[in-house]
Amino acid sequence: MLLHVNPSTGLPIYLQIQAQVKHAVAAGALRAGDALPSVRKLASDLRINPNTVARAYLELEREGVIAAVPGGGTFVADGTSGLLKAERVRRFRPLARQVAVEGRQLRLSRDEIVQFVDEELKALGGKS
Amino acid sequence: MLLHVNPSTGLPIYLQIQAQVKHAVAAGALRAGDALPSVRKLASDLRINPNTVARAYLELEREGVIAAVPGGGTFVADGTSGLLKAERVRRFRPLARQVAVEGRQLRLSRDEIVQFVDEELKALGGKS
DNA sequence: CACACTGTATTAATACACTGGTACGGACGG
DNA sequence: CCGTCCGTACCAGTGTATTAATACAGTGTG
Repeated sequence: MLLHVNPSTGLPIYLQIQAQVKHAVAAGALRAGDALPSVRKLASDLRINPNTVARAYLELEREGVIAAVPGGGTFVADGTSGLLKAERVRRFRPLARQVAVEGRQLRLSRDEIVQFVDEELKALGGKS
Repeated sequence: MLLHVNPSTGLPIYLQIQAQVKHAVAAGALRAGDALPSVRKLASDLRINPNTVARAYLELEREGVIAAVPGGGTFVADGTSGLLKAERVRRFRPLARQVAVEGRQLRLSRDEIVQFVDEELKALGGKS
């Protein structure tokens, strides 16, 4: 569980943490039940305030990616519970549309766009 | 050129305008050389400040989507000039990665994710 | 030149995002 | 129990995003 943060990137720190945790989970580097570094530990490692880490964890919990137990620790959630597939698809569509529009704006062909997305999917770990 | 804006959506107005123009261009509803509504006209139609429209146009111009001529008007740019393909691909990758990660987080299969993106691309107008 | 239109620059009011300091309540091993 | 770890809540400060009011500058027409 190696995280790094760049405060001068413009992107808020808590979003950087969020993105990296999400990526690690999606890639299988973190699996259901795995413990995340504690709020204080990670904050100390990154030289930032515990609240900033807590905020990142809070939003990840809202999205169902992780589960925090007060006094216990924070763990990767198992995706079993949660939303109906229809709802998940509904949440995904705007993002899919954005990729389509941006890709076309960059004058990429339909095939290229699809291919790039598929490459990133493969990079996450091919199956499922 | 029909635009609508919802001030209470949380998403900044200038971003809503940006997204809709981008979508219209990507979908071919607006073509290279077409005139956009003037800053004041659109602002008046939407009951917002001209500066807000100007800001949306400004960023669209930075991205090369449109071209503004002071005193003249604002027009859809022809994508001919501009960035090298390598650069365009470089800009696209982070977005492709984000779709991949989010899609997986929503427990969609690789095929489903690719398919949803392709559907949005088709909805924009199939060729190229 | 006057005029009516264009986009642009400057400045300001306001709200909210972001981060941090600090204190609180629960879990767990001595 | 007590100390130490956990996540959490509250509050303040700083900066920046968002929108707007206003004035400026270029273009084209009669």
